Amino acid sequence: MPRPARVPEQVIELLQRGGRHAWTMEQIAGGLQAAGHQADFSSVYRAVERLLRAQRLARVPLGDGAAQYELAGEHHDHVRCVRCKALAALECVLHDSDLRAAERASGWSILEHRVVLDGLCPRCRAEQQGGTRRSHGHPPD
Amino acid sequence: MPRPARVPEQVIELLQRGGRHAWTMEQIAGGLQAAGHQADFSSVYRAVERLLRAQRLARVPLGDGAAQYELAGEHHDHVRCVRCKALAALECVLHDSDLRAAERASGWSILEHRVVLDGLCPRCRAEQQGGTRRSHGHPPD
DNA sequence: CTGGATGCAAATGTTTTGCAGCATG
DNA sequence: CATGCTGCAAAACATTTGCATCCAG
Repeated sequence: MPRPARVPEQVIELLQRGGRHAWTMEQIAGGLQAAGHQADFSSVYRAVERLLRAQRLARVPLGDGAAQYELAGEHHDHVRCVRCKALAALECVLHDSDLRAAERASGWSILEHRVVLDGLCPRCRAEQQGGTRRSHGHPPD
Repeated sequence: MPRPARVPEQVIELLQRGGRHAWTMEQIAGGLQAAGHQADFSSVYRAVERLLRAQRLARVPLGDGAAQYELAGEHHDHVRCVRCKALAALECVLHDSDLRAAERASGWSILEHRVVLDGLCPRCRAEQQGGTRRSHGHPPD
């Protein structure tokens, strides 16, 4: 039999240890290095690929820049700050009844959904309204 | 004064002429060539960038592979076939009341939203159920 | 002339692939 | 010792940038 896969488990451990909701490949690779492991980029990519297929990770549907990943668990939607790019999880905002209505209207079968709300995090909202006009806002994440 | 921008207008014309709901950069550049214009890739990128800022185009939030763009207009959501990757527009499935509830629950201000439903287009559903187990489905788009 | 738009090329960034070596069952 | 994970390198793909040039005002 083959040798057991180290990297995927290290990735899961890293993400469970937390500190971040969504991770880029670069952040995962860096985190592994920092944890004393030293996985190659391609190994991390392959590990993430396997974990996605196994439904242990999910891709965060931001759709710009590098892809980001999170632990798969309870389904949730996301909200992202348009100013500082912070990301937060959110209870699902879609109702089954609306999805069923969309199925009837479109003729498609709907299996999953991905929702990203764009808005302002509390801090950016305060900074923007509050009159701090000099700054471009706090640093991201 | 500067010379007037040709490429952005050519892009808008191309997308209005239709034939496709969402366009990759490559498809846009190819479409311009086919139309007798011959815009460079970088010019197309810069044109799309400007059109995005001017809200004349919108990025389709698929988040995998090359980015895709569409004419900005009435807001709509998208549904995508997980089997053949076809994409269709859909009337918005989110209610203001749910967004306001999310604002109250999260403390964020919500400005926009992006929704992609994943499912099966009518044709793929028929092929999958119908028993045609040999094929991997019809070609995409 | 001037300033933004364009074309060309090259840099940058992200993801995927080929292949040899290695560690386990 | 066969299998599939790993590391290294390079390819493939996507996006952005620098710079010389062009052109309508």
